[in-house]
Amino acid sequence: MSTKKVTIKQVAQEAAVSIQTVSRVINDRPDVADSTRRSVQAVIDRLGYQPNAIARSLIRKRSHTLGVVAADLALYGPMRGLSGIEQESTYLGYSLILRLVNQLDTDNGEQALSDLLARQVDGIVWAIPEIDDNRVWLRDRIDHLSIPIVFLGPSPNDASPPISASQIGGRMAAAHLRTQGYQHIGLITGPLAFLAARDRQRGWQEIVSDSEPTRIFNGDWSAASGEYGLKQLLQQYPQLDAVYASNDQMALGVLLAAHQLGRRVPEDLGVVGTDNIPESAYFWPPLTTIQLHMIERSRQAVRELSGKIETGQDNRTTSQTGNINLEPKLIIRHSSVLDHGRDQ
Amino acid sequence: MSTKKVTIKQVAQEAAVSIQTVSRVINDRPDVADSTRRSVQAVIDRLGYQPNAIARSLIRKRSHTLGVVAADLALYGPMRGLSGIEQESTYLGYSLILRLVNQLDTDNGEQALSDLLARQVDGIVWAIPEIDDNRVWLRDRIDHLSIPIVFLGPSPNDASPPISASQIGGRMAAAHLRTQGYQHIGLITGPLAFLAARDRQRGWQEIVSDSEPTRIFNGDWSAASGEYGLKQLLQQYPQLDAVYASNDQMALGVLLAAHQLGRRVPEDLGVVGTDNIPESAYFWPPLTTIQLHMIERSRQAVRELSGKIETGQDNRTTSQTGNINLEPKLIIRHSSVLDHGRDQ
DNA sequence: GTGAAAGCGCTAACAC
DNA sequence: GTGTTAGCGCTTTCAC
Repeated sequence: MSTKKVTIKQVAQEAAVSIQTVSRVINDRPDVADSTRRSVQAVIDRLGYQPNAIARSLIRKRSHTLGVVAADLALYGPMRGLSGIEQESTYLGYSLILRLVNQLDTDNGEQALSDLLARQVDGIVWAIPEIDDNRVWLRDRIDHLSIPIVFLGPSPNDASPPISASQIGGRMAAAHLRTQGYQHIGLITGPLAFLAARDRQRGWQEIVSDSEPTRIFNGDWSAASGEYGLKQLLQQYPQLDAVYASNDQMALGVLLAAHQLGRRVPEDLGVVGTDNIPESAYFWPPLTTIQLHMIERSRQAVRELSGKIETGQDNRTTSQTGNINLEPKLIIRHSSVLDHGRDQ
Repeated sequence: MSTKKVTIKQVAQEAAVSIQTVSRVINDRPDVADSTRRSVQAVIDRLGYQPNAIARSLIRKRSHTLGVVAADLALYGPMRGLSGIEQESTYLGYSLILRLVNQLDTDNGEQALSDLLARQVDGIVWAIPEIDDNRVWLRDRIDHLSIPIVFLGPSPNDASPPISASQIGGRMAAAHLRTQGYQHIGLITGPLAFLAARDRQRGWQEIVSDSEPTRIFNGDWSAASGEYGLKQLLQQYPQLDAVYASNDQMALGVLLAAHQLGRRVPEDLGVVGTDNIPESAYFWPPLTTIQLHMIERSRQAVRELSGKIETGQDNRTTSQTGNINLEPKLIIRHSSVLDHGRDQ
């Protein structure tokens, strides 16, 4: 190694003061003579000394580090979530230890949680989409955790979670299609193991009456499943004239399938997606979609976590923060507008 | 807090052995009597004790943590890169401290680097795209760094970098369009501050002779700039019959603009993108593109870093690892194939 | 204002 | 096999 690491001891020696005085200087304590401070600072600069954060956290019992457990970033939602988490964390002065869980079905993140705890993070952001019952074990551990943890999405120890943004979004999408005059609205879901997928379906169902045939295809978030899904749906229900897809990728697949089958969008088929990925405005035709404010949502979660850390708050007090102004937003583009004279 | 943190001391007390013995048990040392081991382990389990990784790294001088400095994840390349970095790091037993730099123009990452060093990471992955001269200062610091650092992309202290994958990719794209019979091939670049954008242009230029008019539009990676870019190019060069875009998003914008202008793809306009984002196979028409193997590339970088850490290698020895089998790959889809009877 | 002593949680080196 | 003594780099008492 080129340069060995400089310690406070060496600085003290070099500056001919005690370790303590150096400590005071690097911590900006008032009780140091100006002349001393200057000469010590000079040595620090010359040696390129940097306090060892590890040693500090050991004694201060604060690492100023947040743990993040997230899902594979291939999905747009999780990725945006991570981006927001990082922004807010850095803003609040926290570092981030990142742990991805790629096999959501087999790995419930228990290992990740342990690792983060061992590394003495001050708090944890749990950003794994709730799938199946992969959070059940968490409920038990949470109460015994010595550090706060927040969840993107509903908290597992939340008895009656509020209506989710996903559900509202699904409702908005279906309602919009109805308003546009579409009669037979199909649904392409994400994997139903995902709570978000179930909630979007639930919202959709609020609009589509139960007496209608259930024109549902279970996709897997991929464009491929959207393409296949539309073909399946049309085969079963040829009169289908609109589709709500649980994410924009699947909606893209729907658009492709429609082209292939010669169905015009939006004239023969209305399409609405979810997420408002940047590309969706450039699909052909441009895609109507539901914006869920993932970034702001995750920033809020970090703020909440930071608050809990600072107040030494318990995990059992469910602080239902804000979220009020984060209503999903319907972004109307070409793919769902029958009457081009006016927007609804 | 619900549960206070359990320390090795408490375990020792509870198990009526010395701290040392507990240490031996948790480190799986052989020199412990089986009966002792069992009883200590029992206490550990009962108390839910977990060794403090912070204290460990302080004494072992290894944090088993890697620092990652990455750009905003909105771009596909960087995001894939991060994914690969995380995969390999976890596989090799490293945690990741993530630091995003969002203002590439104003923030060169110096702050990020300092933070990571203070936190005693064992090594650093520098995953910020090289833009302008934002790495110049790095060159000076690297030699004085006490830990190894690897770069995604060419190393800044690399005098004559090998031909980049981006350059090869640009060449492949243009060559493919030529082979398909397109005569007037335009280019939509990324911001030229990005080395990757410059390299892709360089590759393209290798095929497009210098005597041709330079049909180039400088985009910003966004689909919007692709749309605008095509319109600009067509206005200037109406005879344009093909475009190579530096990423798939811009290619998507090109496709949209082509639709709007009534130019058929691929009959009137051949289009090739870069990155092979999953959606590109579902564009209309499906997009021919260049696959750059970002994930594998970044995994390789982490492996290299890990090697340097383990051997205590210097930053000045440039170990040009592998990369040999990571040739970019041309993925031929509909958007660039004039003769549908056969693939080139 | 400044320094000496103690200790954060743990491991490395010795003793016994 | 097990315990004792140091000490990682730093901050926190508490003297002087």
